[in-house]
Amino acid sequence: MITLTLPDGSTRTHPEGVTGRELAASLSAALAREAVAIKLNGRLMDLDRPIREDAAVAIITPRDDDADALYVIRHSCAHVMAEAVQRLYPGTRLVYGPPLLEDAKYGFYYDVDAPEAITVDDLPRIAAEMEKIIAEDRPFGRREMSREEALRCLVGDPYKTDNVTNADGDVISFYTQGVVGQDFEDLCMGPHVPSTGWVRHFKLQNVAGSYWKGDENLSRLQRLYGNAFATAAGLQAHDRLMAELARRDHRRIGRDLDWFSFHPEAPGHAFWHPRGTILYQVLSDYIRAACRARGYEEVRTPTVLKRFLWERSGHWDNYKDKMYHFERERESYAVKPMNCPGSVVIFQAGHHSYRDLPRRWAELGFVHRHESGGEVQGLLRVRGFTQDDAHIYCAPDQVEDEAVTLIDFVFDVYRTFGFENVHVELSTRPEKHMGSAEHWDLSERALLGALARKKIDYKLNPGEGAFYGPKIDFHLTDCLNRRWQCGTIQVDFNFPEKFDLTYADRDNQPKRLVMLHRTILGSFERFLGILIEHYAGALPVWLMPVQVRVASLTERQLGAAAALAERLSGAGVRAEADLRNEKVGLKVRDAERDKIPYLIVLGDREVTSGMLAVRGRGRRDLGTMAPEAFLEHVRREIAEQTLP
RNA sequence: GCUGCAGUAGCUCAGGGGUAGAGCACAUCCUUGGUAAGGAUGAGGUCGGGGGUUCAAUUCCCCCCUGCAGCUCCA
Repeated sequence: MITLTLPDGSTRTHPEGVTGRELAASLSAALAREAVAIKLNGRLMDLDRPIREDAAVAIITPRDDDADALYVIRHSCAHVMAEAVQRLYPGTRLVYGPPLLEDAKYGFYYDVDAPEAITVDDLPRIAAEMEKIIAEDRPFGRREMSREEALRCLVGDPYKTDNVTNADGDVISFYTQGVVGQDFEDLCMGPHVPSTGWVRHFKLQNVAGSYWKGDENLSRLQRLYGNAFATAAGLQAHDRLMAELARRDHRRIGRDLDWFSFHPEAPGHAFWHPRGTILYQVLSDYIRAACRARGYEEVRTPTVLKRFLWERSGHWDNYKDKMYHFERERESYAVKPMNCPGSVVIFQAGHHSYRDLPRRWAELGFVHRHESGGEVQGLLRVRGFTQDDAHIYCAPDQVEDEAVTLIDFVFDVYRTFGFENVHVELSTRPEKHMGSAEHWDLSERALLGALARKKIDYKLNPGEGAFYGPKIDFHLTDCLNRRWQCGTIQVDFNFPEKFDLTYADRDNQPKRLVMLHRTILGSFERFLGILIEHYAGALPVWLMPVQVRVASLTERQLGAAAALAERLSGAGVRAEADLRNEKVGLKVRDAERDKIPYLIVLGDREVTSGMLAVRGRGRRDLGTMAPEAFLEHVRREIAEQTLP
């Protein structure tokens, strides 16, 4: 007899060899009906596999909030899709088909080597074939053999042979959908749902290219993406999420609201339209003021600098293929991909006393990086962008305090924009690093100390630091729970060494200083892209390019509407007038489309009474108010950076 | 950079070997209106660029550019 411990802590005694299915049946008929797999001591297993020893057991049922259930269902769905593909495209070799749990969009994929091209137009056919397989409701069966046997079975299949060679353990398993030797079978460690009928709520989503083992020198494969859920509601929720992603796409919003555009004349660069430029401007005003309030000075360094600087900084060796560079009158130049070398040139040009440290030099520098073609994506990955960069020159014993201050700064900024949920990662000394162990210890201790003092939970990435020093990265979480890396604090003693940066200490001896590189927003472009998606274009009032629109009701109010817009503009509110010869319904609709925070409709009534009829973004009728009261309200929202 | 797919009016898209169409947007006129689309008329396109096949190419083929989805990268 063996003792099985259930998730609620209770125990059951069963004969050795009892299966998950039998265990479920002993608990309740409903559970037996519902069960798709079990988790045995933390490992997912098929329902039919015998349990041979005392263990903690959980019965997995189809629930969309259970990652284990989704894992099994999606994995099984990938197998069903594989069978459908092989039926429709005979000769297709299967390569690798894992479930995905982290991805917002896709739930699984299967890389296949098919004799012909499969396009998205073929997905409905494949899905229809899958429906047949699901209707046949054939059982998933597990077959185990030794590695040698498995290799014999897979002769002629380079992909699966490779998978077997790399597989852990000595037992290799195959899963059949139906009868062994007759129906579809795939090498797989499992587990799977009891039968193909358990895969119901799925969707095939996309086809894309991929490579065997991600290596472009190896075979080109086709990757078929799909998703599957435990319930119809789960699938529906996913459809809604997909629609939401499309609705929030910053590229579409940027075009619709006339904020920015992209053109072949400068691929990978945003062209900021007048309204979008206001966003850029407001953001720089904000970050400048925030830096000034925290003891920063601002510097500006050249865009084009001579090559020898980049050679000295190490960028020429490590970053050359992403740099724009050229010759001019037999001199070599490069366009800056980073601001640090320029900052260092300024620092080097003077003598520095310990009394002056730390020096915090911010630079809103525009940098160019030639990201390769396939990597460029809207504002989120561009080739030219403004960094809210800063370099802090400090004594080694000041690093921790500076890091503490910076952490506060970062959280403050994110909170201002409505991002409360920030994920922090600390990356430490990589295998290939430079600088002394002493330096590394000091820097890592400083960052760790700062995180501890701020009581911040973080993820540790051992060995993931930059070669010149450890770093803290800040990822903010948007309304769809997506994480975006924005801020970073990097300790650097490489630059101070290379450029011989020193300060005169109390004893009048030159001492080596430490440099911190930091960004908070990261890049203006990227940060604005994230903001736009987070708010679906309906940004907080203080950021909106147009904050108030005044709509005339009839021709009689043309003058009054224009005058009101003027008055608001004069009072520091970004306002415009909608004087078109159109009905209010249309003007309201357009104001909503343009995400205008406040729409004021001026009719005879308002002109006569001197009051304003105010409508807030999103069906909010704010009633009538006096112009002074409205102005006061909007100006307070702007000043206080109120969130919607 | 690699793979696949795409590029037709400002936007979203239809079409198809015989030099082009819709809706929205835009302009003008009618309407003078009360909180998510009033009506009419009109203007707008070397069908991404270059080459090839053809009597004829926007349509078929090749190359390039750009975009999208992935892969890979992400000091």
